[in-house]
Amino acid sequence: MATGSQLIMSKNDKREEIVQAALEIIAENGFHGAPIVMIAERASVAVGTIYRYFESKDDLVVGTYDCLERQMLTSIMTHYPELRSIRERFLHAGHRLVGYFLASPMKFRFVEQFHNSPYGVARHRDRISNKKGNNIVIEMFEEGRQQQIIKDLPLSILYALTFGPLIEICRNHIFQFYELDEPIITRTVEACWDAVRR
Amino acid sequence: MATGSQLIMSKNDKREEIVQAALEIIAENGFHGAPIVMIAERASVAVGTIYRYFESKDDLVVGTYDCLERQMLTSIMTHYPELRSIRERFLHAGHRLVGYFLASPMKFRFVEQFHNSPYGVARHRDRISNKKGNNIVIEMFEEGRQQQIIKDLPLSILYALTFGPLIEICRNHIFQFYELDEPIITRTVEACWDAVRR
Amino acid sequence: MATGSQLIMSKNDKREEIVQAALEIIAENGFHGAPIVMIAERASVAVGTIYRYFESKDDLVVGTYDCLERQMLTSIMTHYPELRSIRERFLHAGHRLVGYFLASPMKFRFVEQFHNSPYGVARHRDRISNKKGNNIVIEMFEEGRQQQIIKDLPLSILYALTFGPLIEICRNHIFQFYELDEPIITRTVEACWDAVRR
Amino acid sequence: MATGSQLIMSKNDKREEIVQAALEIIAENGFHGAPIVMIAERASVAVGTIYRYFESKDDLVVGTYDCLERQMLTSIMTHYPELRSIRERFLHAGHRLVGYFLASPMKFRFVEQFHNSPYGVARHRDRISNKKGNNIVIEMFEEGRQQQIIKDLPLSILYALTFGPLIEICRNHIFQFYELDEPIITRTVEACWDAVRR
DNA sequence: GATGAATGAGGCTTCATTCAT
DNA sequence: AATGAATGAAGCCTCATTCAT
Repeated sequence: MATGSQLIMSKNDKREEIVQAALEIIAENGFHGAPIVMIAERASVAVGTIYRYFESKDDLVVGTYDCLERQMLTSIMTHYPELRSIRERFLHAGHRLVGYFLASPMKFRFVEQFHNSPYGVARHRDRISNKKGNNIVIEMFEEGRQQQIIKDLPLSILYALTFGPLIEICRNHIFQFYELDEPIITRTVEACWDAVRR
Repeated sequence: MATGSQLIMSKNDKREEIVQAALEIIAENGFHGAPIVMIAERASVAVGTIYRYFESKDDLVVGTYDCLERQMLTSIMTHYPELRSIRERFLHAGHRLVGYFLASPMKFRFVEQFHNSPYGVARHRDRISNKKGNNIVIEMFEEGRQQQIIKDLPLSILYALTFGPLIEICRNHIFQFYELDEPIITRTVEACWDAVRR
Repeated sequence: MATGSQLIMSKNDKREEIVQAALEIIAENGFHGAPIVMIAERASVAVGTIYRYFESKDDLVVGTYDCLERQMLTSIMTHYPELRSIRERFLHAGHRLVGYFLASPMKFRFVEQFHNSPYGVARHRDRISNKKGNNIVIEMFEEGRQQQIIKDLPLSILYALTFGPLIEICRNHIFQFYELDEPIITRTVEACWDAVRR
Repeated sequence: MATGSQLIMSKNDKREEIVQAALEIIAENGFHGAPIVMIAERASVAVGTIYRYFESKDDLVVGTYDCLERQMLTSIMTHYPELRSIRERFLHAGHRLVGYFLASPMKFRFVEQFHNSPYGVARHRDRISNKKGNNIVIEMFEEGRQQQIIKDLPLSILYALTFGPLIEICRNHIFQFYELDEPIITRTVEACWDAVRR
């Protein structure tokens, strides 16, 4: 049972290697262009090994996404100014999200692909019906609405007004349609704030 | 050249039938779930026939997108209040876009899939480098910036602030995550205006 | 529609070629040793072609068996002495069956494999519950029982007493455990008659 | 050599556990559906362990069959009425065989699968050329022929007339095509006797 | 001796594309 | 010009076997 931390590390290492490989290849080539064999090669494991860690290719894709989602949430929560004003919290979250994606374009591309696939749609629908939301952001919006600082619009719309543009500018930057810099990011997040605030 | 309008019509008819079939099936099942044979069946033509109108499956996909893009632009331009205020023109365009997609969810789903594929990215990049933009919307933004009505942000950002949320709410509606109605749409477009206006 | 008999023949030819190849290879190597690729090669068609005629490998196997079963029945019915005594009819059927299998050992081996596989078991059970039996033999047994010429045993047991040994001697001959000749076959069928007759 | 009986027992125990697991799983699912890993799990040993007791999967299968064959013979010989008439000895053997299989359908299914596989055929041929037959039954037949009680047919045919139907009715019972009871079994074995006796 | 993670050849199936009719 | 049967490369997954621990 107690196999020593080394073995455990080695196990996790292999799993992570696979996830990383899947992330990279799917980000670059889409689900189309990401055969299991290619993922295995990139991860330096045999094809069969992937199936020790994931039941199927679908399972691998979902597993990879899960991993990213956790990271994203962690990133947004880091240094989150819980005690400051709604506006400051909003700007922090927006900024962080953009920062997270710009720092790792591959993750962005993967997430985008995922959201636009049967996987993503099924998952989102599941989330909504089970009321599993990512808490702090929701809290912020609801608090803001109560204090009449934020427009009285459905949560879903507020999300769209906030994340729609931010995702969009990340995409433009990452695909090199337009190059972002700090001031522009700040001004864009502020513009999003203008959209949601009263 | 003119071999009689009937033949020409028949040709176009067949082509359109194919495009329509591709649109439907790709929208419903994604690129994955849209084999050429299935498209051919839906279009009531033989597989080989598709290859008389399109060089390859990729070509068919791009051709289908071209067709939609033209329609979208037409829709936005219909009853465009060219002589009214920037704000009114903005609201019109936003409203129209949402209306267009809600009226034909399949087209929305196709367009989304397309944008998130190698096709879409390549195409977008090509557009930008060739400065082929869709005119009236650009004009509106530029005029607004000059008149200091719209924020002095790059065009690309203004686009993101406008279309990002609108696309997002369409998606939510179409995948039945959240049901839109006229007042909500209006208020959302206005919120987008708040984001871009000074 | 009327494509001419030649095209139709050609279609059937290809299907039959595939069935023949499946028969041969499965007979020789068992279901294990009969990959689709090998069957395709033997039939001189591409792998994909097989899937135009059969939905899956299972379907091919069942289809091949169906084909053989029809042949077997035809063989038994040829020159069947419908108006002669029960005994003569019994001896005819037994003889014919053995003759059929000895003439084409491969068919025997295929049939044996089939009966001893999930396919065969499922099929047999289905037959029984749907009361689809191969008529003339059943008729003969029932007539014999009524006339008190044949033992009053369930049909299923009479079948076993008749076909059990015959199949067994075919197997022995075909696998070259023991070489049959006409007199021995005759005497064995007669011995089977001794088993079922009163 | 004698490292203590405990270790030896433990060794044999493990081997038997593996054989038992192989028997069960192959009987239930066929050779197809019996991966080594599954057998290992059922036997509560590691995959690698199996390879300490058997050179290969094939070897395991053959080993399992050997084990069963010994059991079968033992079963037939139990209470064998060596001093009674040929007929009584025949009926005893037949009855016993059916009893053995009905008592453990899994063993029957395994044996059937085995006989219908390359393993079984090779083995049978080997047996015959080496004249390794299962003694008492042979003895009985030969004695019967000499005393002109049993038909003067080759041993191989007598075997077929006896075991062919019995195996067949076991199969029907086990696959639930037809339910046997004691009287029917008795009458069937007697019918087999009618087939072989003069 | 025992373990079970890792391997990778090989199986089944799909589907874009071609070409004889 | 239209048809659709044929092709075969390529995808996903399984599983007998090995070997470091």
